[in-house]
Amino acid sequence: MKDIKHFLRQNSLRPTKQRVIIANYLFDGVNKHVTAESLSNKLLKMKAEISLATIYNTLHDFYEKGLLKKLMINSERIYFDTNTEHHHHFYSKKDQKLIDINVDMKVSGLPKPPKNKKINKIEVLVHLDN
Amino acid sequence: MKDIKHFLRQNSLRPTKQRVIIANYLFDGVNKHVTAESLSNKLLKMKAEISLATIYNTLHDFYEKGLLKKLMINSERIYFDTNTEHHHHFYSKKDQKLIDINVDMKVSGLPKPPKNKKINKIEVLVHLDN
DNA sequence: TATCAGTTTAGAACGATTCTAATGTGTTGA
DNA sequence: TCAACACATTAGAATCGTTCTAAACTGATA
Repeated sequence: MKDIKHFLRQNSLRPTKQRVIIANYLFDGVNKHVTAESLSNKLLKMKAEISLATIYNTLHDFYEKGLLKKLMINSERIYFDTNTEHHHHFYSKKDQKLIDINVDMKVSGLPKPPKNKKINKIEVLVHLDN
Repeated sequence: MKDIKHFLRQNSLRPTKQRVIIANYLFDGVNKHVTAESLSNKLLKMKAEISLATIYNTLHDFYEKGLLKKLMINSERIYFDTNTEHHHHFYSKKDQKLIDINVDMKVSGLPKPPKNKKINKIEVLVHLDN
């Protein structure tokens, strides 16, 4: 992710100071799972004070452009994933932590979807014990 | 589910008027997915006015006793499932509707869990298109 | 049937998220 | 280059699902 400004423009996003900082962090080549809160904390540590409203706006803007995936893991907060490829997750409830599963998995024995419905995607969540 | 009072007592739950009404509805033999709100609406239609706080309390009490399962489907609300067996779901975002998958499915190609972690259970969520 | 622990309730509080409306800033084109 | 404007950012208010509080109520028990 070399030229972040160019990258944002390519995605019809005006490269504002805040978006550049956030994009630089999110798309540094290491996949991440963030919440608005965790991102805000990380940015504060990086001495970048960006309002929560902007963080929410930016995460949603990036999501709208397909740069982030939304994860529905628990009902307490929204997780965003910088890995937008189809993949699965380990989830440790105790640690409140998600780990990508990047290998191909197959689900067999799937029943037919209900009438007039098509399968969009299959999500596997592997719950960890400890 | 014949004698609800007895059933509640068996689960160390005092059979109050409200719990009896809610249990009668939830455990009528037809598996259901409810949220606090949907349950409240349903009860109002049945002319049973039970406060939201009690509905939340009761769902959690039933959950604590293992009579309900919590589902992590989306981050907007908590779904409770009267089917406490291990099973999977179809989910239609458009209809905000869940459908049980009661057949056995196999997931192959699963990687090893991270160090010191054990797999607890595998949950498959099949997203529907329309 | 009096007692009391457990339950219900209205309404306040909470926490994550969204909205509002005032201020600020990239971009454009003259 | 810079004026003008559409788009962004912001603090703080509002919202929404859920939980808490504390007062009133009610099953169970002795």
